[in-house]
Amino acid sequence: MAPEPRRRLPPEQREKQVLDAAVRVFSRSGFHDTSMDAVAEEAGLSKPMVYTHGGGSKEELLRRCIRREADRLLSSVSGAAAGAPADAEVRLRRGLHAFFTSVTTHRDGWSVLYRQARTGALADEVQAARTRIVDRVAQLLAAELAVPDGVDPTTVTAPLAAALAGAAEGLADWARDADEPDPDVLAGTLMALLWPGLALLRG
Amino acid sequence: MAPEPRRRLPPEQREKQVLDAAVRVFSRSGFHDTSMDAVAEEAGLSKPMVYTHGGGSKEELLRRCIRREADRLLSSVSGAAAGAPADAEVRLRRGLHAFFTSVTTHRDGWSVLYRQARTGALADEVQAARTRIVDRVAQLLAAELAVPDGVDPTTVTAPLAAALAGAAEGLADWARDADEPDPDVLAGTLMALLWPGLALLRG
Amino acid sequence: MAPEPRRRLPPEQREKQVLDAAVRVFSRSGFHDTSMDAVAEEAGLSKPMVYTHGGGSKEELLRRCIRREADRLLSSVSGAAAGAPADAEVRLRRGLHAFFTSVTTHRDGWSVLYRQARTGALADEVQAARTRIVDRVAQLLAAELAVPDGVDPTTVTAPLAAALAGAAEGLADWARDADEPDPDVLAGTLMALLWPGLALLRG
Amino acid sequence: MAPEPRRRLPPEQREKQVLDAAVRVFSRSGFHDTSMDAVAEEAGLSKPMVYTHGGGSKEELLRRCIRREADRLLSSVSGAAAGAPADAEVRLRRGLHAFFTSVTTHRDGWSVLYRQARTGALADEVQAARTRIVDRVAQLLAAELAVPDGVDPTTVTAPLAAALAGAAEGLADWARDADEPDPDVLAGTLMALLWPGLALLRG
DNA sequence: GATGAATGAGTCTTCATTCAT
DNA sequence: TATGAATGAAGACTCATTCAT
Repeated sequence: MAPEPRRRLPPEQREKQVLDAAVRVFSRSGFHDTSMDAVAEEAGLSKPMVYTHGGGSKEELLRRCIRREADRLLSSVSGAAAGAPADAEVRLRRGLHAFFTSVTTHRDGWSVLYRQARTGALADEVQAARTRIVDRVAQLLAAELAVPDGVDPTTVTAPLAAALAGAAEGLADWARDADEPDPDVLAGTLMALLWPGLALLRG
Repeated sequence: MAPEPRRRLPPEQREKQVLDAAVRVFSRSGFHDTSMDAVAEEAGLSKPMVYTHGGGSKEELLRRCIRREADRLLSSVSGAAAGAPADAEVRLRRGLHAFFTSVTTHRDGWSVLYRQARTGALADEVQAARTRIVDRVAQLLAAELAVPDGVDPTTVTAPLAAALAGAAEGLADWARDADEPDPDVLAGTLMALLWPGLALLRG
Repeated sequence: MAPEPRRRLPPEQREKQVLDAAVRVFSRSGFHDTSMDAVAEEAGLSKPMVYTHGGGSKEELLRRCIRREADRLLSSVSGAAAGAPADAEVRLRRGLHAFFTSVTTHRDGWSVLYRQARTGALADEVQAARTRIVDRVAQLLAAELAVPDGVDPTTVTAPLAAALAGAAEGLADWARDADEPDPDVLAGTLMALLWPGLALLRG
Repeated sequence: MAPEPRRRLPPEQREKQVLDAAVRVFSRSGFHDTSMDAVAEEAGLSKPMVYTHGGGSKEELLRRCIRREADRLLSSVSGAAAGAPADAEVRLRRGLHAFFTSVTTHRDGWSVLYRQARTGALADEVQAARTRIVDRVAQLLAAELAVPDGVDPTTVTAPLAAALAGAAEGLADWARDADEPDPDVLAGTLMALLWPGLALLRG
């Protein structure tokens, strides 16, 4: 009798449908102010569907959102940095460019990663996602910086990477509220600020 | 265990008692995962006391916490930067030193300011607090940077300030999780990264 | 004990189930001394059901109770008065008879209408319900009374209707506490008291 | 040091001060929507004073208000009816006149008596107050009506008294909302409606 | 597989009431 | 005596989660 209003979809597409909706709503209202009803409505699905394809709980749903968006951002940055061989400056600039591009393009994903509370139950997941990115930056730096023999490069690069990533985040956040979505300009600004210092640190 | 269960206190002390407890609990669990019961228990008071001296609502309570911690941090940084006259490099270093000192000393205040969700009703307040700090940094930069005539210095300094503040936040966050609470080291690291670039930008 | 704890019912039945329970509890304890928990328990439902089917708030729930009971009473009286054509005395007697029948049969509904506080947020609703009934009586009177030309009949009938309705309420209230539920007797008493005066006023 | 701002008052005056304020506030907002703070503020006293001189609890405070206002109303009506000797009609008219005068003059007292919820804890007190008045009316009627020997006059007069009192209440309520505070008019209206019937019932 | 309907558990907030001064 | 300050207890309302269809 029912004209079969919504076709059955393969689970992967359903999961994407759910996660896409969840990212939109979470980025808009944050974890606690988002109700599962709102996610279901945004996805055009019923709530049990959201539970089935979203991990079974609201917390797990956000967890998956965070992981997916972190993956997206990380692979985008990594890909760019590791693209055609080039000198250090160019690679760093390319990485930043990719970062700002990604952040500007997927504003919702950015919000889910960087404007969520880093307290309580999901603090670890958010921290983990940010750490993965900072670690990746630290790796890139480690390859470039001159580190005296016998010193764990991490000791030197880790704080620098944290600062660099923070600078990028701060600038990205500023760009979101101001009206400067041009990745070229943003990457240029950050390079002008950071590269001289980094170049000196390379020895 | 408490020997004097009901002792009348001047309102200022009560408010401090309530805000101190609230900052501790909010920093631990975030806004939504914190119950007013938990705040009351942490303060060793009854819930009505928390309402009376905490602004009358949970939201207003967090608002006041944010303002107080932002004031504390801001005045600490401002005071240091504006201390004895000195050249630009020294002043920036002193400002950063004060920042890392404050952040390291008041870890809970830092969490309340920088690990809260920037979504929902209190996004404004958090953003405002952070903006006040970034703006202060921007002012300091504007006094130092060479800006071509006819150009609003803010246009140049605002993104730099955001990046600088972000770098400091990133480094502070790293310091919190790593075990490096020495403000000298942290300020030194950040200066080494940023000052060369800034010096060049001064022209 | 209940053999079918979760049975899906059509919304209309659920609403009736909720309103019936609410009328019982409100009539027993009044608005403020009634908790939504008590309504839920009386209905054999969970509290969210009461909210879903009861209008979303305690106030709206009582509002709906009042409206429903007023409708019931009003239609019962109107129907009787407007039944088969008859002279004025018979029609008034029939209206009173219907009133006392309804009031005696639905004691809870009567309490909700006539023993609620007429103060605060719901005063309007209670007054409105009573006014609808008094106005209906006034209409009946206006059709019978001789009113000098050029005089708004309401001026004459309104106070009489108020007095008449008040007399009926007072008698109904007495009948509720005494043990006289016979509508014939009650209507007869009231007719004996009022009709001679009304007949004279008809001119 | 304190200039002794409020003189110590004899307890009776304090009680009057408290009850006066309470009647005003209760009549305005009803029992449940009135806070003891509001009563204290209206009385210009501190809350413990209200408790000391108001009976020790909110419920007892309203109880006393009800009793006092009922006394006032009852003695006013009784006094008038029992004044100079006169025939039945005149005495009833005088009683009604006194009733409407009292009700018009002390609107707050009227509200406390007649617009409070007659449900829950204070139902008995309100009912008792109204019953005292109705009983007084019944007594007056019993002296006038012809009751067959061997019949308890109450059987006959009680319902009539209830109806009569109800009519008066209904008219008083109408007069409060309409703009007719003239006791002469109100008593006249009610006499025109009721006296013919009563006269017939006298046999 | 998909959903409308139902609920258990938990939170904010308010007030009548009472000490300690 | 008179009070500012403090609290215990209770109630409205919401939402993540899961059956029964």
